[in-house]
Order: sequence, then structure tokens, then C-alpha cells
Amino acid sequence: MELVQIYECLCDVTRLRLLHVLVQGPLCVCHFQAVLREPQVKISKHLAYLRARDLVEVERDGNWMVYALPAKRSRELQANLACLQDCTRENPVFQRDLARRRKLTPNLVGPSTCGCSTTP
Amino acid sequence: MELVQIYECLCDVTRLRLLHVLVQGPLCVCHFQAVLREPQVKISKHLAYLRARDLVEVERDGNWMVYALPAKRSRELQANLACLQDCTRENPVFQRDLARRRKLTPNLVGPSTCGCSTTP
DNA sequence: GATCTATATTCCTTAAAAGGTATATAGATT
DNA sequence: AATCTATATACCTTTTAAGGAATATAGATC
Repeated sequence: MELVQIYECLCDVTRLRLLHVLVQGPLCVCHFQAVLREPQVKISKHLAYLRARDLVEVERDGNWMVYALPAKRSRELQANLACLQDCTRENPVFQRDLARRRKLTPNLVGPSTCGCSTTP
Repeated sequence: MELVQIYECLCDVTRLRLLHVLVQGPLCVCHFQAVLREPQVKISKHLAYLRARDLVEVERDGNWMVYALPAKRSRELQANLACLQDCTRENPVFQRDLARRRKLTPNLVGPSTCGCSTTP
């Protein structure tokens, strides 16, 4: 039952924040650290958790590991991501993350770069 | 963060099925047993779990404990219940539950009776 | 090839959940 | 009052998760 796997991924705040931020586009671990302000281990482990359940995909770019939502998303995942966006619209924690994310990579457009290499 | 609590409730198949069936209206434990075909302990415990997190409300009716979705539902809960309905629309397990539920209490209308007392 | 950087993994501890068996409880019925 | 019914709770076992500290790894750079 794939649906339960999705909910398992959603039942931790850190993972919720990761996914929420990822909706805006791919990001590397160091940027996640800056956006969530959480220790590297924590972020890496939760990303591994998401990855093991196919909620995210990874691609290496030099030293950086760039995480992204899967290119092809199941109906269930798509629906739940939309629902998450809806539920977090007025949530300070999630909105703060988004604000930090925008500040961090204002120039970020391409789908396969996290912008780390172009940021000092 | 109430949102995480909701997802915690959703990350188990049995609880998903309970909630999914509850969308159709209140139900008592013995009917849940008949619909889900799961042992009483299991159902009772998951209902207690949902209750502890305010995802369901209970009311006693004689010997029967009638469970229902909360009268006032948060935006988050409402959104996720809708999303769940959407995600299970074509899922055999959930649809089978619904079918059994319909068969079981075809005459069930009122909001505060599970129909147990009127069923042989 | 040594070192640096970004990230992953291992090990540990603690806590929480799931499922089952057996038992308790509360109200109804006799 | 004794018993029956529907449901809850306690207890036990096994599994899973979370967080942190320390360490490993892979690729880049000097």
C-alpha cells in the first residue's frame, strides 16, 4: 500500500519541511541546512528516509547532492503535496522556511543545480 | 504542530480505513469489526489512538460506543480527509470497506446512532 | 598523493508503536 | 445479585524511529 508509505514520510516535522521546501525546486543538503537550521545529520538521515521510500530523488553535482521531488509523481503523492501546501499556507515555520529559501537562492531556476556552486 | 499529529494518525492502514469509513457517518466498534474484518483489540486500540489525538469523538449508546469524526474539523483535518477520499477512490481495500459498510447499515441515517440497536 | 568539503553511515540510547493474549469494566438483561 | 455484551485496558514482545556523536566516503583541489 503505497499510500501509507507517503503518510509515514509525512508524519515528522523535519520531513514535512523538507518536502515543503522541495516543492519550490531541487536543493542540496547544505542549503537545506541553511533553510531549516537543523544539523546536517538530521537532514541527511531524513532525506535518506524519504529516498528509501521514493519520495525524493538524488543526483550528484560535484561535492553536492541535489535532492528533488520525483519527476513522475503518483496521483497520491501529487494530491498529498498539494494538500500539504494548502495546510501550511499560514504556518509560520513553513513560511519562514520558504522565505529563507528564496533569500538563499534568488537566482535559482534550473532544475538540476542547487546553486551551491554559484554561491560564495 | 497539529498537522504532524494528523499525519501520525494517517500512517497506519487500519487507522486510514477507520477514518475513511467514518467519513460516511458515525459507527460503533462492532460495526467496524464487521466492515474491516479485523480483531476487536486492534480496532479498539486504533480508535483510542485516534481519540487521543482528537481525530474522532465518542459517545456511548447503551452498550455501544459510537465513534464519529469531530463535529468541528480543523482546516488541516478537513483537507486531509478530502485528500484521503481522493486517494482511495480506486483502491480495492477501501472500496470493499465502503461496500460492506453500506450493506451493513443500509438504513443508517441519523448522526447519533450506529444502527446496532436496530440490527439483529 | 595529501587534504578539504559535502554528505553519508555507524553506533548508541531512548522512545514509541503495533499486534496479540488475557483481563477488566460498564451498562443491560435476567 | 448474577450474568451477558460490547468495549477498553494491561502486559508482553518485536519492530521502528529519532536524535546525537563520531567516523567514513567520494569527489574536488592543492
